[in-house]
Amino acid sequence: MVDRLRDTGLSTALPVLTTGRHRARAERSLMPQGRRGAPRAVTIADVAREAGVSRATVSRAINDSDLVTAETKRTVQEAITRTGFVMNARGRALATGRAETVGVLITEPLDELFDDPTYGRMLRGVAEGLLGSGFLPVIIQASSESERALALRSFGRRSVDAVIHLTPYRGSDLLGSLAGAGLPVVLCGQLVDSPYEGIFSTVYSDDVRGARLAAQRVATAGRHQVAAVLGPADNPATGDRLRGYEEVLGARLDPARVVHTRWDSAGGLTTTARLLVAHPGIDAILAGSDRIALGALAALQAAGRRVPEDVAVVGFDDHAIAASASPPLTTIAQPLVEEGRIAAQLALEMINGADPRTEVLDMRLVPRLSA
Amino acid sequence: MVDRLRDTGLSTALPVLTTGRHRARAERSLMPQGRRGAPRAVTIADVAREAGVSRATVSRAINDSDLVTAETKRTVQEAITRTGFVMNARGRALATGRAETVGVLITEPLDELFDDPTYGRMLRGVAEGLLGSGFLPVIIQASSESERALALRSFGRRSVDAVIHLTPYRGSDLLGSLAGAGLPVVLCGQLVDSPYEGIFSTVYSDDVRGARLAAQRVATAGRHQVAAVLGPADNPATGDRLRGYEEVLGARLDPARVVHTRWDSAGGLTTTARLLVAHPGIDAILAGSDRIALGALAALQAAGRRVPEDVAVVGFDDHAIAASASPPLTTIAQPLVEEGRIAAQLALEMINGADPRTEVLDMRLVPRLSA
DNA sequence: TTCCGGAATGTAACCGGTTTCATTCGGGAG
DNA sequence: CTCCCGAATGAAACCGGTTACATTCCGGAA
Repeated sequence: MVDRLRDTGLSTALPVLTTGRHRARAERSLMPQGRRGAPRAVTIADVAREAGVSRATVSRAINDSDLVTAETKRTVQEAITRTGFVMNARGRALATGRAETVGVLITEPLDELFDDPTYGRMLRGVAEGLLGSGFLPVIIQASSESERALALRSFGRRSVDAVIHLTPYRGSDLLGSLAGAGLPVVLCGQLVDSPYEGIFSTVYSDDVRGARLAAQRVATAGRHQVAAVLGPADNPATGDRLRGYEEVLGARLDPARVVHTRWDSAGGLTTTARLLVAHPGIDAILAGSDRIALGALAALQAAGRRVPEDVAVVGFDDHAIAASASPPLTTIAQPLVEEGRIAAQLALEMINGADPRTEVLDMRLVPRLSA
Repeated sequence: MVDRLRDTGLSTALPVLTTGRHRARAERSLMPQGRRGAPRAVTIADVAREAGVSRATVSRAINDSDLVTAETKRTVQEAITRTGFVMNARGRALATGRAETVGVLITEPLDELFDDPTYGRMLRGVAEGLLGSGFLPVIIQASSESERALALRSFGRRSVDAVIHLTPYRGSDLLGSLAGAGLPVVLCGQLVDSPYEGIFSTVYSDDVRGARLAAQRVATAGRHQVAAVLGPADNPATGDRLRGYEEVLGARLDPARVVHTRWDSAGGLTTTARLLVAHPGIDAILAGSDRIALGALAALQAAGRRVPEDVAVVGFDDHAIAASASPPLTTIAQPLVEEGRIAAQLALEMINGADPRTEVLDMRLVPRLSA
């Protein structure tokens, strides 16, 4: 146990020098400044002494209580600037029972989503949303089972005041544990219907409405033989998107032209190629993701179809690759930063005692050249 | 030692919820009584009572001190399980002077780097690196001046035990303030030479060596009229990369064929187009970023040059767009996750009293089809 | 047997704030 | 001139841990 010097203590003091705490106390009562070298942290006691009032009054003055005269507040304020006092967050947290942090729970499955900017953007939103509040976001990554247990323990400890869960899986068992943890929880990025209504706050972008936007784009362009190259069928977003397509297109989207594949561009390529053979008349493709769309573009090019003249293509996600595809990909953007920001807001609300509520955001059509 | 501490809690058990209990006085021996019916957290006092020992002994048992009998430890352990005790991080933090958090400082300029996965990956690395340690990463975003002041105050408060600064700007005034904050600081992603040697730990990927890899790729392919389309001249990475190119290529890289432009693909396109007019004989282009490279590809295609037959192109960064460019872009990858992981490691080292040190990582050539 | 020393545990003083409750003080009502 | 009341402040008890110092209890040496 090579536990080095504590940051606040008399850092350079050897055991020999510290003959009992009386010495330390005597020293402390003399000057707010520590000894040579590492200065001791300034506490409200120092400020109180400097201002000639009690610790309680200093605390009240700092928290702007109306029990304190404006006069006294000024005196305290001056003492604070003179001593260079900075509040110790730990002491405050202990006394108030608040940690002044919000946990951001990420249970990324570590798969190929690796360089997906999704989490980064959401995180940025959360950070922004928390900015003025005094609460700080702490990242809690829980990919494996053991990490998950660790995270839950951390919540049990109340080391965070609320949890924002980024893109939870529907029906995850984690949700049950979270519900039992007894602290505010916000689900961000996915609608989790199920039995958690009224327990969690939720913010998500409406995949159905986003899909409608995509469908409307090709519908108003007069396309009649539309195909959908979706992601895996077991993914909840896939179902929502398909529903949106169907609502708008009706008969124009023949179920025979609805296929599923992996999220990546290789999946998009082979599946689209096969689809083109089976249904040569296709004049529009709604892709389940931008990467699938990219594969579709390649398949179309290989098949000699021009985009968008012969076939329109709409992606999903507004991935970084969409803007630089050729032709640049028309796609549907999810307001990730906004989601994060609102998640933060919901978390703060719940910390202050508000009831959970759900916020639904609109996706946005990003028109480029492919449709 | 930290590991041992973590093992003391309940693995996956949630804190006992004592909601809805009526106030019976007798139960007090086992369950702590909350005021006003709200369930009170279980503290070591409760465990001590349950185990029939003092709070001090419980604390020592939890921390696996060798002052406690194995027998007693077992008793305490049982009491912990029975009561469902979970350590309160705040009390511990106050007593030990540690917050058990590491601040991750991001001073992103909010510009077009917006959907850059860089920060996300680094963050993931940091989170991974901190995972077993019991320390949690807290995000501290400081884009504006006021946010910056806020962040510094937060550091002054010692609400974090160390700071990891992601991709700091060289010569930023923030660095000075950080140096004065008197807590461990790790700079991650950029080499900041200057006067901070021996004060900060640093981890970065060597741009010069990465550039050498790119240059070697085209050199061994027998290219003799190499051009460099770099990013803005005032960017420190630009200088490093150019240096690496020059070291390897010497006369093959005529200074007349070295140009600067913006980081984006539009910049790459126009600049490359102009370059091709002035120097038609160019047979290789080293781009300062993948997006610049993408623009270069477009310019080459417009000029009727084949890639890689006529002109080889090497990018930089291994951005998401690189793999899906046509042809797929050969590029240089920076080990972002690894950087984050090592930054976390360095931070932990310094928290435990180690001296600052610098770790240099190697970039990696990602061979694809463009060169 | 007595004394000494070390091991195991208990006691209480911290850490740095907040908050309850008591106390002081000034002033208007009686 | 008292008395009472509310406003401003101080004293002290927390919050939930850690740890220096005191105490107890034990076996072995003198």
